Amino acid sequence: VSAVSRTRIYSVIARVPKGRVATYGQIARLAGLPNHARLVGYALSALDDESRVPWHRVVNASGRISPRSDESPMAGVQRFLLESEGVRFDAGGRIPLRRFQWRPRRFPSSRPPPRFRA
DNA sequence: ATGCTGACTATGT
DNA sequence: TACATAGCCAGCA
Repeated sequence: VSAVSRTRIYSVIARVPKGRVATYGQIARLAGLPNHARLVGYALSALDDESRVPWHRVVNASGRISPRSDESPMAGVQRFLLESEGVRFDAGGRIPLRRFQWRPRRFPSSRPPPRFRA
């Protein structure tokens, strides 16, 4: 992935608020890279441990934590981090996107409280 | 150039 | 809801 694309991808992910999640495809679109969902995952795998990009808030379109090809423990860490922020998983290990998916606002004036469970 | 791979998705059964 | 398929496209061999 080109350096410029990675930069755009990371800057979008950095906007995802705590307690919310975004999908790979969503990040790609917002970064101006439609149809490049896979690049988002590719860029994340290249992320260095020192960065402050909230990588754990990116999940796949079915609301699940995407399985790593290498069976690394990062997937488990991701779930832990999300639950720590209040993101709930259902019995099938999926996040109800209707409730937790990030809906970016055109006008950054007001902010979305991560509310759930009326 | 060609073919394969992958932290993906939309669609059909 | 769950698989299978077929698009997708930047890297790399």
